[in-house]
Amino acid sequence: MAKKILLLDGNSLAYRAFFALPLLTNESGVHTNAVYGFTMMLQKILEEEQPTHMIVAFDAGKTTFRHETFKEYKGGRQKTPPELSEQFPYLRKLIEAYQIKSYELPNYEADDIIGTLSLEAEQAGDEVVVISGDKDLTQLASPSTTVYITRKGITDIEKYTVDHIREKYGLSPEQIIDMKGLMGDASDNIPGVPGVGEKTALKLLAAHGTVEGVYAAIEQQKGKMKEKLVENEELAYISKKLATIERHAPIEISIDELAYTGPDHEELIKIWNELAFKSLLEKIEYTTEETVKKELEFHVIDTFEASILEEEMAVHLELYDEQYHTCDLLGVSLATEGSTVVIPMETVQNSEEFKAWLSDPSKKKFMADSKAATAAFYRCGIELNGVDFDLMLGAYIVNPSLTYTDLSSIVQEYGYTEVSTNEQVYGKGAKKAVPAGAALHEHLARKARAIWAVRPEVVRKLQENDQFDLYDKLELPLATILGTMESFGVKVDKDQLTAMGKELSEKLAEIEKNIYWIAGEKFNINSPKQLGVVLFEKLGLPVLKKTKTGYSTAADVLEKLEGQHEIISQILIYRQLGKLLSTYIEGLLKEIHEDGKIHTRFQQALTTTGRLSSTNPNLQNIPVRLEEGRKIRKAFVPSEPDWVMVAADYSQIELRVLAHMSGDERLIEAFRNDQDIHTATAADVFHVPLEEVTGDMRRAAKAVNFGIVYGISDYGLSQSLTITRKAAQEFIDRYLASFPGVKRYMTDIVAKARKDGFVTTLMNRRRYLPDINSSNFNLRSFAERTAMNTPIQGSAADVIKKAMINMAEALEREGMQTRMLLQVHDELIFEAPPNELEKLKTLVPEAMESAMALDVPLKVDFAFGDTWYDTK
DNA sequence: TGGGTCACG
DNA sequence: ACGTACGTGACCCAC
Repeated sequence: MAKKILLLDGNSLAYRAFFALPLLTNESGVHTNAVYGFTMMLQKILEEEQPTHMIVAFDAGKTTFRHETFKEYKGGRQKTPPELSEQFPYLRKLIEAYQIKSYELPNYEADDIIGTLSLEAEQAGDEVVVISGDKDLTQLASPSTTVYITRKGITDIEKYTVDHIREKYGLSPEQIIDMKGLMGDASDNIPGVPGVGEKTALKLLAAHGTVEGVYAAIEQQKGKMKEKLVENEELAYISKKLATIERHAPIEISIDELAYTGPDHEELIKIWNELAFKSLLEKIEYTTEETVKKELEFHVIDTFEASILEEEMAVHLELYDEQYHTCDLLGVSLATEGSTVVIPMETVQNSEEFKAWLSDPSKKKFMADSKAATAAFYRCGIELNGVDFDLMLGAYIVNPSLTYTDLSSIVQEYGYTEVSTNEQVYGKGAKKAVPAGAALHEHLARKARAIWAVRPEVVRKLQENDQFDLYDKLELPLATILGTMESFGVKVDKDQLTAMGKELSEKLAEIEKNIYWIAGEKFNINSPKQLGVVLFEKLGLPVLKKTKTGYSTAADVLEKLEGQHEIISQILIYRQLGKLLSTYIEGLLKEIHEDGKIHTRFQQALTTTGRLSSTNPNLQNIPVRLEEGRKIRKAFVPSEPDWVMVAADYSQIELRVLAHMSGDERLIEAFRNDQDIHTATAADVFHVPLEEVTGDMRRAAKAVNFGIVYGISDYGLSQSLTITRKAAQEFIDRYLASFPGVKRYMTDIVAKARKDGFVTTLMNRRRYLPDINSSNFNLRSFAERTAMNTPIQGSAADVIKKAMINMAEALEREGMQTRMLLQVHDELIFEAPPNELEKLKTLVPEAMESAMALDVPLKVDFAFGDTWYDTK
């Protein structure tokens, strides 16, 4: 079979990629643009050329035999930027993962290695493609050798064949060196003949063929040109020699050793993950089906036998949808060191022995999403206990910035590629379907096997980062608690919601009519585009703010226009009521299950800070600030007759966390004295006694406190207080002067982020901030604010998570019927029988306040009532 | 599918 | 000079 040999100029391509692409980084701050560009080019080339043999040649060291000829060769070159140097080790690793040979030779450049190999190939009659960013290499073109030179980008390539070179320069490939001899090459510091550029060189060569030819016929030149040529004859010959690629370098590698057999996919994915090449990884997700998976042996258990059960097993429950509260359960798979089994759902249901094993806390289960399994099993009357490992939570703690949806993508983070994505197995959209038995069983088997295989690496990483306790003592037990809370669900009074909806619809119709009448036309008020036209073109109101796509009609803009036209207040009311109706009445009604309850799903591996989030529906953003909206909470009721709703919320938890973490004396003192923190802040900032703090002063101080927590900026504060930036900056300066500990904390945390590349919370939750050293102002500023905010928000999340574990244990220990239902970042919602209320009044605040010992006390407000609305 | 808007902490 | 408060999810419109 004919060979097709690809010879790559590693240094030149890395340089090209580096300067062609913006400075990308992965989450630990390593620059990746050169490696990324190189990879993109490699992917393209491999696909298009289908080579049989490949090599990447590198320059070795700084000096070469050319320096003996001309010591200024490549002189005056800028030192390789450190951002590029640091990428070479990764480039080497990448090339290794592709299983491509690389080669370098002391005293020679990559060019010479390529030149030597291409000559060998030519003589053997093989086809050669040379790839470089350096046009010098075009001298190697021949009938069997094509030279690819990258243009502008890195994947855009110009192909230099013998014909192409003739068309472009009117030269043969061999004459390229003569051209360089005459015109030189600034980038390599090859001098050439001063005053001769490309045009003159080409003209001379067209007439005389070579440098030697030009000098043989030197008498044909005249005037200035002749003078320059004669004066610099030696320089021309030296230059030609420098530009000539050595084709007989003493290399110790031959073409036969360069056979290319394709990449080591596992290694490749590992390094792509390390470098965060997301788009490439996504692409491979769709092609992994083609990548050969190792065969996996497994058994399908139709008649259950207890002998398959062991003390420690990977357990996977396959769920047919994200919405595990309603979706089908497709079966269970188990894996241990030696064996893998798949148990169809029917067998699970019919085996009391297996159910007993699942609920036995002493049998250790290694799972991928134990919360989902807890809730889904609960629905079938199966209790899950003894969860000892949760892959998704472990991976989330290692890096919360990544997305954790599919088991396949999680294990891929750890270089494991033996499991398909759900999309590959089930398809998506209308085409989604459960495949026939064998394919389904294999998918399940592979998942259990993957959990077993990847667990040690995740545990190792958690221990290495000193995060094992956070994972094992906080997140893991919380998963079961959350699964139970979701499964309990919250009872919702459907009739109440429907009645509110009816009332709202009528009001809304009236306002709508009114708006049309004022505007003089019917239009879609919900369309910012149409509304913008009415307000700013038809009614001629001033445009205060624009969005990317047109006029901004956001509430803060409309509020500033309120005095100017009667339509504005109508629109604001319409928006407010419309939101209530569509999201909170109609939206919630759609989510009520057959049991009359809403079962939200708490996402435990989603936010970058460590908070939970709530979906389908979101029960963490039920209205409370405005009375009209707050009434929605009247529909959230206890699920048992005569029971009550209980709410307990932390007072100022984030500022207390800040006081603790910063050690600011003044802030700590204010909390120890149980002062109203905004009033105390105002007194300090405005230098007045507490009793002289006015409402406006307190309001300003409150905004500054918020700003501090968010990672303050003068602009942000000026927006929130509608004051000038200058005034906002003065406020901030006065605040920081009053609270020097806070100021020090902010400076230190940003410095720490710069140094380590990440910030941490009280329980060692970690968030990487790759942009913290970015040269882009916006990216860097954002990372700095995040560095200030994440430890505060994240530590508060740590605290309430710990409190939830305390609460669940306390309720269990005391044998109480009270159920924990919801968490809303700084508050916990329960339903309770009235006879437990007295006990709860002390138990709940105690459990929450003792969650973590800080340098300031934690304070909890406790309330109860017949509905959620009444817990105030 | 992305942008605008708005609900919460 | 840059153009932003931190963290979420759901709905609607327009493409």
